[in-house]
Amino acid sequence: MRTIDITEVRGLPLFAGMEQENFETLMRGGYVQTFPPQVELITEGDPSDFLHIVTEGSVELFASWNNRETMMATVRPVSTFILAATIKDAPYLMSARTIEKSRLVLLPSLDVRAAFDVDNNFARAVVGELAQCYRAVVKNSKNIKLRTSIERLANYLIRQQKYNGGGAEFELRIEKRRLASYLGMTPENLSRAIKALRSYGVTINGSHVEISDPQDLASLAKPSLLIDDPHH
Amino acid sequence: MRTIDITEVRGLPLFAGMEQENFETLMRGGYVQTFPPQVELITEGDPSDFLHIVTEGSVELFASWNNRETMMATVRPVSTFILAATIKDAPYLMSARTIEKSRLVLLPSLDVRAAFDVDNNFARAVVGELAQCYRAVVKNSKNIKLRTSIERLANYLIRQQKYNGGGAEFELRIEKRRLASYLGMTPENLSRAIKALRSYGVTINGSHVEISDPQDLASLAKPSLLIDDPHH
DNA sequence: GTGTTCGCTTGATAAATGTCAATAATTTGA
DNA sequence: TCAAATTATTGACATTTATCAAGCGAACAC
Repeated sequence: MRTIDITEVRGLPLFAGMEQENFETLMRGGYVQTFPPQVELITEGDPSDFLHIVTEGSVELFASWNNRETMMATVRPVSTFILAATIKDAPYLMSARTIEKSRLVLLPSLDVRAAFDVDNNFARAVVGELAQCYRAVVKNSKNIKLRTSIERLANYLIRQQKYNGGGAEFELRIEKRRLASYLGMTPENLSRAIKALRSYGVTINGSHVEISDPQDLASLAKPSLLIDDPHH
Repeated sequence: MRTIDITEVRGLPLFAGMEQENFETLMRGGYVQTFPPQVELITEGDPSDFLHIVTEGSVELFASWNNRETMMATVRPVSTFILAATIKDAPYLMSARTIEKSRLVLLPSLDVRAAFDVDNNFARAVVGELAQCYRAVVKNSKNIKLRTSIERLANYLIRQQKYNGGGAEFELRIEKRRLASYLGMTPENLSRAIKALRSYGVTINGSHVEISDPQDLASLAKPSLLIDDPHH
């Protein structure tokens, strides 16, 4: 394992408080791997053999049922995913695939659970991480149940604008068909929603977004800390 | 606090492994209260002052936005709710109200966090509980994003049937308007969905449900462990 | 470069779901 | 027990969202 990985991983809140010895033990059992785009890393229903950490690239989490598929989340560096399955030793609830060429650290679930058992700081960090994830999914659920697709798109754009520094222009960092799936609609419907937002001062050209009248957009979107703020 | 409460609470997986002394300290700070129906116990956005435990009755968790409201979950005895907010010392993401006359144990969040800091078994139990909650919300999200309203209803009935022992007849233990909100539809739409299920051998009369052909219903519902099994 | 593929957009149409209004059934409370 | 309030159902209709089909355009492979 290259040094840079350990540094990056060590910096994650999840691992920052671990005893050095436990951290090293945990890392010794893990390995780094680079995957091309569109590789299915894990499949829902499979036993959770590894805790995954994305250090480069991006990964999408998605779920399937009855020949339908929906995107649940995008994971960007540096973060872990499927921690809950690893800790509970339960099957994955979501599948994961690389969106682009990506580098991952894989830590055997057994080792993670062992570290969890011996290292109290790690156990506490896991709590923080799980609570965070839980709240993120609850927000997501509220977003989907309480808002129409146009409102979801409007709020997504406002969130992205903030994430990108708040300027009037920024780039969508996601394919539109994935965005549509994430927002719980079809690509066709997203196209139409984008057109509908023109009257609120939003111009989207390819992946380039321009928000000319944030107030106007916000009057439609009505963003809420309890849905849209990832840290709240 | 009456003894029965302590016994019930002590039996919860969350508290079962605690040091007796820590458990007693935690309980000393808490108190028991009985509420009439329709009392709003907590309001989303408020700071999380107490960890709540339902020991009798039932409580619904719901969320609001822009004058709309949706039911997120029903909490029945004996279980806790809003653990994540308590642990993270973050504002509630959901509101809670009693559905019927209910008895609750309220534990000050400060005390819970203190117990979490000193009792490693408790900290580990919190992990288990949070992971469970996280997975429950993920399943819920999949249910809503991947299924139509009729499919959600069909699967709900199958889950309830199993929960009630698997017999052909059982009672809905929830008002239909609440069920509609939980399933992400209007009461009118639920009424029509119920009628639509007649052709799959489902008869619902008031709160009485009869499933005459489980196979037929299952062929529509296509239940999945990864969405419908609470323990998977 | 050029052909092909894939993603995006648009229009037409269909299906799902929501809204409104009226009525029926049920529960609640005096 | 009865009146009032709430909940459930139904019909007519509107809106939202999905589906299908076609065409466009950028990215990619050879």
